[in-house]
Amino acid sequence: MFVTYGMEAVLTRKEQIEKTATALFKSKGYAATSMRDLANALGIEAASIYSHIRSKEEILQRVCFKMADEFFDALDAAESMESTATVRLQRAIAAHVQVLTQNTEASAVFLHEWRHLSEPLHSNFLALRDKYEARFREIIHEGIQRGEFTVPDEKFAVLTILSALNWIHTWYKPEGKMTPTEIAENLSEMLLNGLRS
Amino acid sequence: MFVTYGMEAVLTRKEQIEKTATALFKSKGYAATSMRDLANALGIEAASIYSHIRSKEEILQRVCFKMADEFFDALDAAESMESTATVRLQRAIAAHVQVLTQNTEASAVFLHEWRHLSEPLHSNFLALRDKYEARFREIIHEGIQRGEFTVPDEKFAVLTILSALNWIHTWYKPEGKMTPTEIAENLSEMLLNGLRS
DNA sequence: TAAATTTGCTAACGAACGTTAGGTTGTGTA
DNA sequence: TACACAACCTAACGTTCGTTAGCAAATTTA
Repeated sequence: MFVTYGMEAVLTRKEQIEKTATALFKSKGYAATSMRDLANALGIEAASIYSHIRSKEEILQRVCFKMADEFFDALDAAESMESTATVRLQRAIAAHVQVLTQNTEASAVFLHEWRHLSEPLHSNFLALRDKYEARFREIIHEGIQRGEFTVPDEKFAVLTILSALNWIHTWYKPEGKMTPTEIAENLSEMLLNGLRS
Repeated sequence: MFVTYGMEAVLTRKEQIEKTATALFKSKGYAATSMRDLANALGIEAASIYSHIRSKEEILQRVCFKMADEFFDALDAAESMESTATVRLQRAIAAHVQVLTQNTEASAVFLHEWRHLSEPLHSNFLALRDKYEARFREIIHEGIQRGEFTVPDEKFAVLTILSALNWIHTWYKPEGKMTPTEIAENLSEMLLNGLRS
């Protein structure tokens, strides 16, 4: 089932379908992407896809929750070392940017297409997102208590930080002039110290 | 056709349709909102809508370009007075936030649903967006030259600022504890001076 | 070599889609 | 009073949608 040619991992057919679907979901949106569009991109008939997946929504579900896992894993790693709130926030930002830039297409789906999930997946997803935001809120909270940050509202600050980060997937390209690490550094700099000289 | 009861302006049927459609487009997305959904929300039959509009896309087009006008008008007013780059940026941010908060539903459509426009509307819209971003870029550029700002990349800074602003529509509610003016002030503070104490 | 699995096909289903045609009703205007 | 028009209706169109049934070929596993 799994074969490896040299360094290149070969995807299962199901993974190929998910990858192709993810690209379409990013560029056209989930609702505007038909199973026939997906089949066409894969070079097969729409009905053939159902040899590998149960439904269209299963693809969306897998992409959304797989990315949620990735974001949590990255944040776990970033928070594994004790440090000041400033450094922890910098690490959390860097981790978030890494996940975003390493898979811009799945990130776009994760950020925008989750609302097409039906219940109870929809609620489960939102609960995960809340938990993720709460982790950032905790860092900000600690930073305020330690006197590192001055912020009018914790929740407001977190939403502003995350929304500044979550635009990256629309313009980031691996061949661009900024590396993911540089993007993270610049964002940390802007968010922590502002534009002012 | 137009009647006014006291202080309350009565909308034409076409405006009612657009308003209802905008709300649905925000909550479900353009592609996932059917004409029958819209008709149902209006309490009429789907076919009846075509007495007032030419097509589903006409609604999207009108909302997108009307909001583009609003953003440009607000920015024009914000930039009408000469001042330092810092003050001009603060005013531009405040103007943008005002438009966003005064019509969160149309803003959401403007920000997310434009990609369902067909050509040549799609290209026209993107050209307008570029022009809008360029206005912000010019402020940042001037701020750097005057020594007011220190920024690694102008375009990067503008995208980060706008993406931080453009999340507001997802959580802003008129009855919330922050007024649009306070939101704008807090955002200016965060973006210009950062989180750091 | 036989069996099981993977991968794909054609044909078709019922439902939902945007939209059109043609008609009815009520309301304000000439 | 006659007329225009706005607002909405029913019925239906052609198309596209996600999905299922049933089958065939190729490939992998036992």
